[in-house]
Amino acid sequence: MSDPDTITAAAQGRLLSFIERLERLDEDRAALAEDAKGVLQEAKGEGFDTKIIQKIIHLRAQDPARRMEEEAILDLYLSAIGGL
Amino acid sequence: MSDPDTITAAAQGRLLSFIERLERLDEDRAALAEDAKGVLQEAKGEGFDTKIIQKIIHLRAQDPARRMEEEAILDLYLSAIGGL
Amino acid sequence: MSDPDTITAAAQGRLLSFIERLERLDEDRAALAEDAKGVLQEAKGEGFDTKIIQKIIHLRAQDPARRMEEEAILDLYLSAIGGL
Amino acid sequence: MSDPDTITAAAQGRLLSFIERLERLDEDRAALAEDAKGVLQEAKGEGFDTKIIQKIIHLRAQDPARRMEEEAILDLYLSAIGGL
DNA sequence: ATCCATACAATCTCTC
DNA sequence: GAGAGATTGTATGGAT
Repeated sequence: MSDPDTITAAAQGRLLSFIERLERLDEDRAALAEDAKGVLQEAKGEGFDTKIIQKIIHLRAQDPARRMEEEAILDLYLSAIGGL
Repeated sequence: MSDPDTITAAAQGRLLSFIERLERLDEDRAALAEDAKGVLQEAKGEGFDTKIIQKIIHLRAQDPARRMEEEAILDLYLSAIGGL
Repeated sequence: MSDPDTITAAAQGRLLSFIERLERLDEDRAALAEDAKGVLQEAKGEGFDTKIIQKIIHLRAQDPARRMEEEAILDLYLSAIGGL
Repeated sequence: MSDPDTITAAAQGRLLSFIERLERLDEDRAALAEDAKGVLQEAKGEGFDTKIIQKIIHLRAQDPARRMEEEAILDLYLSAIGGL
């Protein structure tokens, strides 16, 4: 594609290939999203607070060292302004 | 979990199970996102405009009937205000 | 606009009016966003961690009672799974 | 704040000042968002499709030259893969 | 290093 | 009242 105004026959096939590969990945992603939604529904059905569950997952995904450092700065700032 | 203030031993296991299932799904999702990024990079390396590719995928994902209807309304409104 | 396929002369004026009012509001919003960015830059220039500042603002915006309740549930869940 | 672990009395005042300025900007932003919502509601009440109105505003906000260029590439790609 | 753009998460509204 | 869809804010990665 040296010339942005034209597409060779070969490039046509490539383009379509890229699009279809991306679409397949999107389908897989949608399936995973469905699964996750199902798990959350199940948890909710057993009385759990899904918002909190997601927050825990988020916390666990963070780097512990970084998390503690940010906590420290937050506390420092909060004390500087006299609490929330 | 009839009492929101306490969690039975059984519920503890359920909670951890939900969290771990969700985390596994997140990992899979991240892997798919990586794959998609790789495909986009490859397409970009061959001179394609990735933004346009994603727009095409988005257009293809839409319901054709709905798409045409929205197009019609958009054209109607645009003509009403004398074009863009 | 009883018929979605046609727009009366009166409606044309209304439509353009709505669009222009919205655009003006968008301009104002953009200006405010610029201002906020400037304040953050200034804070950053004085050595503050802007991410934490924004977190504090977010915390202050929340309802205290609700915040504490969510904290309690979070702690309950965390203890149930043995900490982070 | 040469030392990230301490905050001087002067810095305390600066920090609070930054936070309050940001909070005021947020209030203004919220007010504008309310106004915009009201305009949209009014438009909807007169039978207009608010989603399309927002799309028009988005289109008008774009650089015309850039818009046409992207349109051209999109058409080129679409013809390359034989339409949508 | 800053700025932009994408992607993710959360909130909120509208519909059923 | 629950679920879906849309919008906004946030975070991360890429480009300049």
